[in-house]
Amino acid sequence: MQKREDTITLKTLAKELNLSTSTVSRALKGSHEISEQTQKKVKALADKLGYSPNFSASSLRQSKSRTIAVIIPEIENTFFSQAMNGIEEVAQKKGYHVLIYLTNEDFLREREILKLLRNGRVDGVMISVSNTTDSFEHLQELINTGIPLVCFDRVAESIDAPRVTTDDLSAAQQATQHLISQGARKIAFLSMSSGLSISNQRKHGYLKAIQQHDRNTEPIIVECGTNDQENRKVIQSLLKQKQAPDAIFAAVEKLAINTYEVCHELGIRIPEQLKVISFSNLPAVALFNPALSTIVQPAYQIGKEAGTILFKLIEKKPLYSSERKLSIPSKIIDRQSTQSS
Amino acid sequence: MQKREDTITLKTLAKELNLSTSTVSRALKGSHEISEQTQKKVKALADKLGYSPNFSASSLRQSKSRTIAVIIPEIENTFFSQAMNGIEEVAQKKGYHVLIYLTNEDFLREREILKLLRNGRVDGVMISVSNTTDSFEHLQELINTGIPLVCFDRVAESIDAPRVTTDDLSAAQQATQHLISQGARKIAFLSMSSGLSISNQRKHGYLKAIQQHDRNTEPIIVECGTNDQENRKVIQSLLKQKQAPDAIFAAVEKLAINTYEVCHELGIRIPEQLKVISFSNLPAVALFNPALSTIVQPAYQIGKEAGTILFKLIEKKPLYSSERKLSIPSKIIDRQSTQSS
DNA sequence: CTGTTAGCGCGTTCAA
DNA sequence: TTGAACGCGCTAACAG
Repeated sequence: MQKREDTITLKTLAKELNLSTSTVSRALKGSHEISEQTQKKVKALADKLGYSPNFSASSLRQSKSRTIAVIIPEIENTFFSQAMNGIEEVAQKKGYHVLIYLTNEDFLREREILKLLRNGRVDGVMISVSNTTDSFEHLQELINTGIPLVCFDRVAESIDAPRVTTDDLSAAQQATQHLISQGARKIAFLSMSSGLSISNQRKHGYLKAIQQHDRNTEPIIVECGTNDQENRKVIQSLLKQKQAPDAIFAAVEKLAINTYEVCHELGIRIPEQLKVISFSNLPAVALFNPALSTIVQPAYQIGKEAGTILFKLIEKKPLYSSERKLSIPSKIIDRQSTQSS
Repeated sequence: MQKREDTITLKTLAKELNLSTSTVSRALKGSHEISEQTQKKVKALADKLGYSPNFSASSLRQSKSRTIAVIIPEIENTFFSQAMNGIEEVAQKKGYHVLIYLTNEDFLREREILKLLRNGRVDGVMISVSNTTDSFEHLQELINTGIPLVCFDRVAESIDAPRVTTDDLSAAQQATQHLISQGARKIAFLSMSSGLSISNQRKHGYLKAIQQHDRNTEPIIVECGTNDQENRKVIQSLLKQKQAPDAIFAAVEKLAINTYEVCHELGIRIPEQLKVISFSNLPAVALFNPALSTIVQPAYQIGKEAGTILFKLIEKKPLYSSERKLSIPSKIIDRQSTQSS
């Protein structure tokens, strides 16, 4: 296996074959205006030398990078890794490359990334905004430069970009109804406070179900944060009080886990003393003690659909009107943690 | 907010300011040969118009893309998403962009990706090979083109590239010893069969511990595959036999989950009838029924270290000899599933 | 069917 | 301190 640091360009091939670079270029992409004989010769040599066209040069020339960017808050989260999987699959099929950016829920970082992407590095962008994002100008600026943008899951309401989400409101409503149907009467909603549309949707779904069932029931909304320690404290004092709730609906997986931890610590039995349900995409919840009932979001499909829509935009194909605001339903899976006694 | 489809280049700025493009270019990167006055003017306008240098053009010119590629088998796996997180963080600090590729354990896809990357699209590559990979020429070819490569976790033994792993052998040995110390005498090892070095390392660690304890003990090695259904069948027949093992050591998380499923189904009590330990990076195993003892790999650090080494290579800095084969220890966390009765 | 020419936008000579 | 000219490697328009 010989080493070679010298790069092989069209020129190399052309010189070797006594052809012009344009002929070689055309031959390689199977242009019909080149004789089969020449095509074969060229391709054979290219193959032999392991030629592959310089990326920067060809994308400079064609103002096309065959690359998209995906911006997400975190990757250590089953929802996002499943979505990423869907996106990557679509991109792979299209022959596109995928840049990944993690904001770690930092708005400034998010804005910086979007700025970096305005220079032709990518042909399109997909984003799920951070929970500290409270202004969407950076998204608008990107759109203004002519780069297609698709939002998914955590969308920007005020921006005119296609969005793919799940039915957070109705899923939350159904989850609450499920708790009620299992006998719960005092249901607390653990909310991950933020200005995100999905947070509000989920809270509204909860409220709607509560009021639908009994106009006089006082909803219990507990705002939590990102710190596990503090969340556990909050949940602890919630469960220790005299009139403690008989059910908890966690808006995000993290809070369900905190709830379990507190219950294990305090010796509260699930579901006898407390029923629990949560949004979560973690398959392993089926092995929890007890198995956790969940609202599962179609993360993989969301990623796939969002990707498909982005490529339509990139290829300037028309969008169905349904694709401008696409919602894919979540599924409720009831397990032990919400079983009636 | 006005729309503009026209891109802003050096030329735009130059024309506007009655300067040459070279002056503008130099001014923007704070060259000392440009007067402060001019610099200010130029930067102000660039900022105002939101100029950002065309990516393809500048990387063509400098033969530098400020981009790295990360190739992994899957992302829906805590180990890889944690590693990815570490990598992204290092890259972000360095001002680099990260391309992500998922092979889905497909060797052909892996080879194809590596071929795509030989054209100057990236300045460096990190890979954790697929479990169907049995030849490493595609890695060597990449190295031959002069692109730095770092392997992590699932490394290619025969390739001369820096590698970052964990101490699979000794961790597996310790895990087995732990089972023995908890009273287990008939320990089965569930292996994810493959030609991967880490698979062998783990198996060897298991064997070493078994033989160390008692030369006459017959090891029980059960080869499993990727299909959950079949794995469960295999485990079922293993546990149903007369002389069933009293402990299971799962080489990967998936197999521990299959084991739990089977035990729940057959009513086998963990840890009383069967102790279980597994390699796994899933934090939620602490909530399993019962809490699962695990060997936790330092995924995040592996990603971070591998990234750091790759950037040294890219920047042609010298490597410490320890960095050519770096091993970061795993930690055993013992929970209920391995408690002695 | 093939070659010549030109230019994508940038950064780096060399010259003034 | 600034400008003119060149070329990175590729592709597309225009000839022949």
